[in-house]
Amino acid sequence: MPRPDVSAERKAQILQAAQQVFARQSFHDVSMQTIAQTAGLSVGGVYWYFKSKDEIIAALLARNAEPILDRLRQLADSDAPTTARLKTFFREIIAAEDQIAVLYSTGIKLYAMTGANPQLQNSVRAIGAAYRDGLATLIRQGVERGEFQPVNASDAAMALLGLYEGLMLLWLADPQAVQFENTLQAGVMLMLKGLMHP
Amino acid sequence: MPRPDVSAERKAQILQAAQQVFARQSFHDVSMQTIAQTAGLSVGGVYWYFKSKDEIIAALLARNAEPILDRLRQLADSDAPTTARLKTFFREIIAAEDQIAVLYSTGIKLYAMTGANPQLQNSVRAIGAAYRDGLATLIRQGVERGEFQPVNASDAAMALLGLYEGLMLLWLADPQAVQFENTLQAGVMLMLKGLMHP
Amino acid sequence: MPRPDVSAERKAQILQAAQQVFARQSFHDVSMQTIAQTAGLSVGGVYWYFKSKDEIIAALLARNAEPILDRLRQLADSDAPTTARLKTFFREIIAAEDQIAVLYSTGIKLYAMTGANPQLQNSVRAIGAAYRDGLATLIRQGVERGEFQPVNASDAAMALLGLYEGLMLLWLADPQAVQFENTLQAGVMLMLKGLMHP
Amino acid sequence: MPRPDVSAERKAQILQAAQQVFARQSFHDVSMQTIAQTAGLSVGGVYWYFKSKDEIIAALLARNAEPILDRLRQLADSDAPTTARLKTFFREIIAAEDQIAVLYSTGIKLYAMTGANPQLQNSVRAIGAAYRDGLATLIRQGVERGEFQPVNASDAAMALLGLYEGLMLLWLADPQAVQFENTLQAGVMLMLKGLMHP
DNA sequence: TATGAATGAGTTTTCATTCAT
DNA sequence: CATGAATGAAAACTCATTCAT
Repeated sequence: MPRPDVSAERKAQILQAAQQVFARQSFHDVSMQTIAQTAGLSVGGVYWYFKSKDEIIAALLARNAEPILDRLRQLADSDAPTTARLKTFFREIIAAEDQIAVLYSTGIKLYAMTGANPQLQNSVRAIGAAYRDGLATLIRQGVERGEFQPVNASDAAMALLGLYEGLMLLWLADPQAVQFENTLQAGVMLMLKGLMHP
Repeated sequence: MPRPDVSAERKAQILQAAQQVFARQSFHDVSMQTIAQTAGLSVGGVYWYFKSKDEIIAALLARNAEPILDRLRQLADSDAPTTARLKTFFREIIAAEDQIAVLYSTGIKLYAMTGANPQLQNSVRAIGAAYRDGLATLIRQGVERGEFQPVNASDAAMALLGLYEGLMLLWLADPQAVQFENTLQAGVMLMLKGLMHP
Repeated sequence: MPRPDVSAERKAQILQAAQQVFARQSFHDVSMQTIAQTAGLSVGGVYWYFKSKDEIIAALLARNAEPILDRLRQLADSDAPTTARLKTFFREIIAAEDQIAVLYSTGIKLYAMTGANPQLQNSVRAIGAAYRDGLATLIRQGVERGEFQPVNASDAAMALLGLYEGLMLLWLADPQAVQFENTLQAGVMLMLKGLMHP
Repeated sequence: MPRPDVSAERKAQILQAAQQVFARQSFHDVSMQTIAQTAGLSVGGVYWYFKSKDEIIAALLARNAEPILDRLRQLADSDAPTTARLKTFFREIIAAEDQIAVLYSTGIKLYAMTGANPQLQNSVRAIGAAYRDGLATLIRQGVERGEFQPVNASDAAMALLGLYEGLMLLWLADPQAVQFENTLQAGVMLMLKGLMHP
């Protein structure tokens, strides 16, 4: 009689723990020891499910990007005005700030630290490209539907993405100085105004 | 007869070396050994001028911010149209991309890694605030001079700063996917359009 | 109804697998994991049949020595000239080189690694003694039958054994530099000439 | 004022310690910790002089081979009868048994364990080749001077070397069962008899 | 019988930092 | 001022072994 497969559960448990500790410390400052303890496992136990620290990080990255990419795909199928859809998207991100902040804390650290591991670099790049493409699709629709000026959708998408990432970065660096919601909303509004026909 | 003070020279020499190596590797992957060798000194020699690795990092950060902040202050004293001044500012940054990229490669890694060291955190925050204030001053002037809509200057400045930082981040993560110049210019143009009276 | 006893079969299966992997890697570099997988079992399964890694090694050692010792005993019962018998013995070993090489690859590593485990040490010693005694019996017969000079049979046997082990060692260390067949044959011939009456 | 260079001294000190502990335990059973403590240094101190455990082993190997190779070269320049020279060589080795045993304990383990590290493998092979060439030179001289039968010098040298290595191996595996001096002498005598004209 | 998840001690190696000279 | 030897505390990762199922 096969025991129930604990593998998925354990992996989730470990990623959950990793998320939690990576949120507060830099990658090099988090030891496998810590991750294991936080997950309620032994070091060897963690290695049973992930072959290396980097593999944990990569899994984390993928896990965090998933729901956001899903939402972008959903919005691409909507007929609502593009400005509204983009506003919605960023409003939702802002609303989920509490949940997302932690994710992005890790995510952004990753963007900035990919240097050494090429495999990780590829993951990061793939996810970055997916974000950009998702946004670009919306903007392209906006242009096609006559809502936006005929801009380069890819550049505009990258700019929006950059704005978001940059503000998240600044906010993480100094949470008290940056009011994430207001500023992101303000920045997105500026860009959308710039995109629309005068 | 006192020997000429080599202190300043040595410090610069060390920071120069640190810059060079930090540009290509994460902070934890760069050893004091490496910095010392690159600077043409011994490990102990480096410690004569900087009490710790973190102190080197902080000094680096300050050094890199200086010329940019100077330029912002200069521009604040100009009577030229604000749109032009901001365009100039970012055009200059883009033009100096080659020189600045390395600086920012380090700078951004710092933003993302401040976690543990409070002193370092303060440096990073102070510099971030200075950038924002510099940009906010220009925007406020733009509003006062009637060039811009009556936006919250601080938010807009932060958005511009975020755009810049975020694009730099994305570009560092994937230089081939991001055309820094085009995208930054496009993003800044969008925001400026959004700022101006229709 | 008792299931057929798979024990012997499983043990053979495990030893076979161990042989295979030990042939190419040092003992410390082979994990029980690897042995188990090669044998098509789980780790726990291997432990069902062998109490420890060392026990596997000891069993391997014994298994490899058996056929050679058998052949020596057979030859001791033969009336053929001793020179011929010894030549035959080594010729057979050389002929079976392909099959034996792997066995001895493991065997010799064992000789060199007995250090820590006394039980293992005893196995190794017992087998070494059996080889030497087998050869000594032949040589003693040669002396008694007047074929050889009145040498110390035990010393001569040990020398022959040493020659064999040493060449195997050298050959394993550098297969391209050592022509095992030629050299062993040449060496044995030299010794036999030295043994015989002028 | 430069301090006296302790580097050579320290390296010798470390190799000395390594020798001592490798003599009694297999390579994997000796930790850098142990080597360091035996040498009276910290772990980091050992790493200051040797980049890895393998590097220590390689250095050890070279150091141990040196004097023996020197002696072989010396003997090649002598006009004494070759039988005498070879007897002398092995007699000296036997006489220095106490000093050499430890060296060879390490040496032989190396022969048997080269598997993983190619660099180490090359060292081992080079030294093996040097031994064989040294002996072959002597034997070739013996043939040329008419003392020996026209044998293949390289094969005979390898056989002598194999005899020596093999006996050392057997002796290390079971010091009580093998009388190294007697047996090596007996074996060498047999081979020399076989080499000489009847 | 057999599985494979889990353990945790142990290994090599790195590195910021100190300090005698 | 400057050197570079030395320290020692970590870190990532491995692996023989156990045991509930």
